[in-house]
Amino acid sequence: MTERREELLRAAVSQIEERGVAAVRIADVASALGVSNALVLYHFSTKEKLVAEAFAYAAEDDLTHLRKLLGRRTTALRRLRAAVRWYAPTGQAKGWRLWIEGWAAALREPALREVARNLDREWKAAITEVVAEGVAAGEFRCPDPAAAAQRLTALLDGLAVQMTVYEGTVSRARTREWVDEALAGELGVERAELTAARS
Amino acid sequence: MTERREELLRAAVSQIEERGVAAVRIADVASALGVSNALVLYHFSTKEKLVAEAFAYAAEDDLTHLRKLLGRRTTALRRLRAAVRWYAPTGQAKGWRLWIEGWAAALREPALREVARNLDREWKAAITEVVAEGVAAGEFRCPDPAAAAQRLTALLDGLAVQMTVYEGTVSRARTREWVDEALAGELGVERAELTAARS
DNA sequence: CGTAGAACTGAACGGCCGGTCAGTACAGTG
DNA sequence: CACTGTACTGACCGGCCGTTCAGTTCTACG
Repeated sequence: MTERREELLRAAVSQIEERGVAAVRIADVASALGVSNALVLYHFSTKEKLVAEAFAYAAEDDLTHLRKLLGRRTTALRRLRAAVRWYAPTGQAKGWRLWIEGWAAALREPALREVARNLDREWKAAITEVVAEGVAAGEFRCPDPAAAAQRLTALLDGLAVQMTVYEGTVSRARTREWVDEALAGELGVERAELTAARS
Repeated sequence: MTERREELLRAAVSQIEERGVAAVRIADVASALGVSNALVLYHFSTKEKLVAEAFAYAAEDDLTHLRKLLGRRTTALRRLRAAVRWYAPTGQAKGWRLWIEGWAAALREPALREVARNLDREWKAAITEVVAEGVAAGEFRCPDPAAAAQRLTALLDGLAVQMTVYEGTVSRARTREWVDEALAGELGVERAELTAARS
């Protein structure tokens, strides 16, 4: 991946976040970098491809971040807590807007669907693995790590929608409580053990 | 609401489902009914308004259906099970596509955000009420009906995304199990009580 | 120096689509 | 019958935006 391409993809992602998938124009991406429209089409032959690659780029970013969190050298419990709290829409909702729009776009464009599906699969696989590690290490128990990962993901996605779309309906603190409770529930530990765990 | 308007709104909803919010053209709605483009603009002065009203119309439909389910004369447990199973993305995902697109569109258009927010609020209020009824009747217990409704809704929304966008990743049967478990968990009953309950 | 190819641009093209407008048909009213 | 308001249409316009293309600049290489 050349320097220019990455620069263009970053600009595309930020423009999509700002204006929405439906509304981004090639001119927005171009002028954000002070280059000509034609240059964008020179690197990505069509707008569709630009958008698809931008989402893939953002997904790669998210996965890298997740793997960094899950790769730390601590207990599985702490790593899971860190991951889930990062993914939880407790922080800034910036990233979530992108994925909510991504879901909608994925309903129509197969290329985007593949990107979203892949991100989802990788995310769940990573979580599942760490849960399994924790179980193997005797930290907690979980009869079906993969199922637990799916349920947690679903809850987090749903909470993200509520926090992002219906902004202000649920408090961040409340959301965090629920996420912690759900994680504790899935792992069969007390919530106190979670909140006490220092990262 | 006149006859023509409703007809146009129904056509708009089905065209949005078919082509997506971003891609619907006024011409699609018009030709679906065999009328002129100009007629659509005659009734709804602008495309934006047409789309917003179409979503509001669909939301009203969903709420009417929900209230019918929750208004039946049975135990609260049975009514809740019926509502949650209907809302769950177990059936045809047709309606869900609309709301996933609605969330994305709501991120940009305030009018749509209001529609989505309203649907969400009404849905949760209705569920909360029936949970409270069940508690009052001693059918089950639930320390915080409103919170339970929010958690359930979040899980359902999240599962809907997975079922709809990543079609085929999770089986319908599995989803139903999880939804039943979550409901049972919130109400402090055994899942067997739920599945046994004949509607 | 000469040439090739990559990176990049300005200008223009062309299709699409929301919106406008000047009308027509028709029903109701007095 | 004349008049008015409503529902509706066909034709057209104008802007927007993705895409194309014929160049220009710059770098690398022999």
